Amino acid sequence: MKRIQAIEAAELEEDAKCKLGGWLQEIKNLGGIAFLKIRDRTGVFQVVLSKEEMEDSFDEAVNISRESVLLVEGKKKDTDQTELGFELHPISIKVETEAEKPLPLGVVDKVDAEMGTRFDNRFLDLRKKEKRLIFEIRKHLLDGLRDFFTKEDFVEINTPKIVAAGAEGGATLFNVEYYDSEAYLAQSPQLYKQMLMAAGFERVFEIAPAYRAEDFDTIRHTSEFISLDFEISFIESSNDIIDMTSYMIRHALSHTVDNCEKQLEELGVEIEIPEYPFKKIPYRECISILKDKGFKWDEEPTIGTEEEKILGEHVRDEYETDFFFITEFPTKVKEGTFYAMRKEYDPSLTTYFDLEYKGQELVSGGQREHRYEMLVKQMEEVGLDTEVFQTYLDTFKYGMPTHGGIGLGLDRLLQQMLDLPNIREAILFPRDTQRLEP
RNA sequence: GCCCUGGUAGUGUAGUGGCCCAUCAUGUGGCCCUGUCGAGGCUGCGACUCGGGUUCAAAUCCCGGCCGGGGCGCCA
Repeated sequence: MKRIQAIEAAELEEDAKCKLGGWLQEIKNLGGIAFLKIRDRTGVFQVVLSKEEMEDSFDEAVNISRESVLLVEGKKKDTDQTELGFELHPISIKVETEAEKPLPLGVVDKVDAEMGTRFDNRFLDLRKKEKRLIFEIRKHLLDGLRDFFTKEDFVEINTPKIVAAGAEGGATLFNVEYYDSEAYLAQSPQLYKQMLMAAGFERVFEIAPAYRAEDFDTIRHTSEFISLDFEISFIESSNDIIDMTSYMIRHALSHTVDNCEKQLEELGVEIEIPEYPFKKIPYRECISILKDKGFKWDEEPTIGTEEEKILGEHVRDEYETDFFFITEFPTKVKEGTFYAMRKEYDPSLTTYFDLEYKGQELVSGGQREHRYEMLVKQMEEVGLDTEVFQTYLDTFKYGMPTHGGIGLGLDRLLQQMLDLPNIREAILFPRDTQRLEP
């Protein structure tokens, strides 16, 4: 007999024979009668054991360790006493694999485990429904994004993750031994996206890992994260990028909400679909808002973590949205971003922007400098060795259209959507400064 | 990298110099219980992160290592 899922069994007729399989979540043993609670991906079903009818096999069954994998063949009986509306009267119970005791982490224990313990035993942690739901939602979020790019006629690309040079100097790169030479893990597909603009692809996007060897230890950083990038050509200004980003967010969130009604309800999360156009506040205006709120700086005013949070609250209060763009980043603030296009009427400002979501940076992007001489000049300004980037620079010599794009932290988007307390909750097997396993 | 904070049974905790051969919960073993679903009752089991030091005496104080958690810088 073929094993079916609990939710499928619920559809069968009364007295139908079926075979279910799953993890033994718990046993309620009342002496003469016992209940096995068995969990599969679709739910938890109950098997009823009667001592009178089963004799020796009763004792055997109630002694199986929790989290063992069982296959149960039995008769379906309808009842209003279980969540799925049925229970199983067993004909045979097969222990596929017995779980060792004690469990390093209880799946349904009444005490919570710490994050470290949970991530050391992530496979057990992920047996919990509320943890698994996050990744079901993540799947639909990705679908929503891909769906958007398909509708907008983008080409999905895959750029190398083993690279010879980084996008923004060498400080945050992981070293890799590459045959006889030294290489790095890509921190961003930035330069490759631009090369494809030179190649005439016009619209590209990539969803792929990015690596940052930063010594950060925060709830919103990991050493390996999934970066969503897009790049488009023949733009008139960074507003074209801002618009595309706004449509993308709206589409992806709507798609997720439409397809994850059940999951979101179970997690108790409501997701805002922001109205177009999103609120835009120039960097300088952000600073004056902050000044009004009593912020003071010793030197040049900058927007740090605290400032971001306050701005997020301000926009929430004033405009009833969790999304807003910070536009016109000063050239000085974007110093390392040598490829950022500057404002023609005021070179102290760039066309770069961030999208903030619930007081946290989610997207960075803008229009790129597409003119070879300007690009070289801007690189030299920040002391970059143009020779190292010659391969990249060459792509600007033979016809490069105006272009721009963004990078979005996918894990961070999911974290903020679901109000997860730590970005690691949005990643199956997170990598940080301490964690390389599992 | 800097700052704060922590490490006690499988899990989560109480304990800040002697009252501790260490508290409670959860788990786990045994016994009782025929409708449980945070089941219940009785009973047993199980731990002070590592190294060095101070002291008559250290889970507790000091130094160092290792490992968590958080904040900042930075960033997606």
